[in-house]
Amino acid sequence: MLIHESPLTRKLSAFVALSGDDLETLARFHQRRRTFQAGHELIHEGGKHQSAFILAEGWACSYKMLPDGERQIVDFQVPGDFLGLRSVLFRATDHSVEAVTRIEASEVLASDIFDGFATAPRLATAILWAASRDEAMVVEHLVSIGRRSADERMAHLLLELGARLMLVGTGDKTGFDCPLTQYHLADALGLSAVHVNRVLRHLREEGLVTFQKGRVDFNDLPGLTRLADFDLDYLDQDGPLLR
Amino acid sequence: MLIHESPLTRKLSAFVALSGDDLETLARFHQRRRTFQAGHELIHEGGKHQSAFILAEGWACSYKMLPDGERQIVDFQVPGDFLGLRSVLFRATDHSVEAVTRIEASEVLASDIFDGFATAPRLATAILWAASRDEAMVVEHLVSIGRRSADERMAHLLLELGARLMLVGTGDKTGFDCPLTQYHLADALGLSAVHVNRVLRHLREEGLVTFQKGRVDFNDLPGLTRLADFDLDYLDQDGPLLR
DNA sequence: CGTGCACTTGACGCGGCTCAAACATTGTGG
DNA sequence: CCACAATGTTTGAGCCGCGTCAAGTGCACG
Repeated sequence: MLIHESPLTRKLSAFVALSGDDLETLARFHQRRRTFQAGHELIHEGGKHQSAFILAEGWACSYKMLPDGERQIVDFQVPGDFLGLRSVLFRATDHSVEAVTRIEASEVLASDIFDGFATAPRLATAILWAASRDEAMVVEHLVSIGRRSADERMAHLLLELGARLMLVGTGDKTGFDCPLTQYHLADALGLSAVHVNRVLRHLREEGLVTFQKGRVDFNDLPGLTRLADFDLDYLDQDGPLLR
Repeated sequence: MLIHESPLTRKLSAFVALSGDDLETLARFHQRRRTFQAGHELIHEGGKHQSAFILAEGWACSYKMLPDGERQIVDFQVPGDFLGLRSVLFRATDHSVEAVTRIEASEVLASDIFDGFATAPRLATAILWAASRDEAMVVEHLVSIGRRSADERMAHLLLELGARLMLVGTGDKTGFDCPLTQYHLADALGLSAVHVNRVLRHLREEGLVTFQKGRVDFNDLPGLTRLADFDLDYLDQDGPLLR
């Protein structure tokens, strides 16, 4: 049974107890495993009939480009997350996804998913839950960019990533390994890279978080949580990060 | 057959041709019709086990509040849209929904939806499509707030609303009736109400759009579309607004 | 040992916020 | 029918958070 312990399994288990049938169907999703180099664009905005992926190893990000060359990162994906799930139903994909690090991911055809829905209804519910959770995260990012200051936004993002990584087993309340550059953070938070740098310095000087050398350290988790107005209810997971 | 012609039916038909069975199941969703006054909060953030609604008449908005009393509107809902669909699977609702005008909406229980999934698979796909489309709109709002100027954001929002209303039969390429206040626009666009007013004046003086007296008039649709970088592919609907 | 990429810091300007004050419109109760 | 309160719109003055531009540092890699 432990053989099935993929990050996705681990994540979905936070929502429902999966049956043997569910696990089997889930295992079938993990055939067709592929590797991509850092920077590779797996899914291209405007493309048609593309399949989705389940991320097994490494980090990715989904984003949209603007005509002036600016980029808005919509979300980051960590192991256990789907890539491109939303637009399997669309005529044309509405966003792009690229590998932040070297990644390993399993390709999933739309038909796999729909067939799975028929044979493993509990799994179907779990996948819908995962999709709803993804949307809830996007909504929270919207709130951040719309109404929170740069410091608060940054704090919120780092806390969210920490909580998500705990759920799949990487990272704990002291921090996590983070391959993002300050440019990634800027594109995700709607800031300039220059300002991201200043924000990080400020948070470090306040003794709240340290972002350095591919590592995020939570120096004052309660203080950071207060600053960010971070409440992990929207992740709908039992929150060992805070409790 | 025309008896079934609800806004939702009309919207879903832009995605798939619904069978008689589908229409019947859909009709069953429209029992339990209720009326709410403008300003009434149908769904409350943090609440539990709430049902969803299908909006039949009037406008609503979904939003999140921040501790300092600020509000971020995530999206507006017009006839044919679901209210609170995303969090039927969640332990606690992650956002609130309130009526902008007096509205009529049909209450839908989670069980209705899941049972419908089993009996009318094509309808299930159509509902997933609608949910994906809702998410795509949120993503586009994120891009707007993150990377577009105030003028561009406003233009984009008004164009999106116009396109959505065309799909359900209200509004055309000349404009649409719009019950929103400038405060609503401010909360949706991450701006202050004062600045919204200045933006609207500017767009009016440029001869692009007029927002006055509950009516939006597209004075220069191509110009507005260019300004906003508006491409309605993300709505995944055949776009009579632009073609 | 040079070339590129990520990070860092300073100077300066602007878009959008805040505060403040009218004005317009609508609904309400006396 | 009027007074007036409540809500929405409009405009000005001043300021600040964050963007832009510019220059420089550190480090990894070929």
